[in-house]
Amino acid sequence: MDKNDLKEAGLKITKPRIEILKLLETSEKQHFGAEEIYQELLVGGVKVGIATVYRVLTQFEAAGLIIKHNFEGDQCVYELERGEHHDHMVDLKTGKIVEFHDEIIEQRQIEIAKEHGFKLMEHSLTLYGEFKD
Amino acid sequence: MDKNDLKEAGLKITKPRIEILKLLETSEKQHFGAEEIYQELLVGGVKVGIATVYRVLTQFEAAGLIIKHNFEGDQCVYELERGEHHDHMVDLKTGKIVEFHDEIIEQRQIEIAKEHGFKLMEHSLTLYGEFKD
DNA sequence: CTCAGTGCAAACTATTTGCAGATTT
DNA sequence: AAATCTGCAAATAGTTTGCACTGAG
Repeated sequence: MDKNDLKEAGLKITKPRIEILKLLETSEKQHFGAEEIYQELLVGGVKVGIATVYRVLTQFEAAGLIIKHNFEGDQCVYELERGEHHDHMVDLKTGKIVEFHDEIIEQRQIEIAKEHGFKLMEHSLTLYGEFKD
Repeated sequence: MDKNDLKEAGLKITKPRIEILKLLETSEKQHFGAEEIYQELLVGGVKVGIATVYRVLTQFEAAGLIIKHNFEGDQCVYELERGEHHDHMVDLKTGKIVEFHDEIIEQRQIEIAKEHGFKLMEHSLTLYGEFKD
């Protein structure tokens, strides 16, 4: 339930926050850039400033509600945190993003970190290429 | 041999290019940001403009001489292309970067791409955490 | 001599911040 | 009413570009 997430994060329930969360939760699309979210809201008749979008996304990330990705290119992409960790395949031509998860890779990462005396906190694995659709 | 690399890339042999290539080849450090390279050159008495550094790095990347990384944070990092593919572990506190390579992970990536009908062109795997040194 | 390369400053893009007014609790 | 939040415009940071001049081949 949207509003609870906000409350738990210590954030007041405001229109921009509700709308952004709703967009992320209900859209078939899973990954959005800040500008993209801004445009979607405007098209949906919700008037917000781009600055607010950035601020809200930053707060959501801090609250653990969403995850921020730094794929190739210059802009960041956000997606709802659904609790299931996964990695990404990015189509360099179409921008299409598909998620995947592989236990073997996950385990190897943990082992590698251990071998190097490295305290693994997070990781990012992204495959770039093209879907043969 | 530096100058051959430049010639093969169709780039004229100029001071900025030679110096940047030399810095990347001879430093113990393997990863540099653009600004960092700029500073190193200035300190070394080589006067160049930051714009030239960016231009040269872009050309080097296009020529396959160097690789550009987009780790967390806002600036890109460059390293010499030594032909040996590897991934990275980044210390979130110190910024220290260590390279590693794991055949098991490499193979899994190829299999996963195949399963998804994805033509894998490149990939990026980075572990974030802290070294227990 | 010719064309690629360079430095400088201005332009850009994505993102952030200051501030006065608006909204939530 | 108090504190948080928002929109706007101005400010940043990293990177790119236009242009006249310099230097490599």
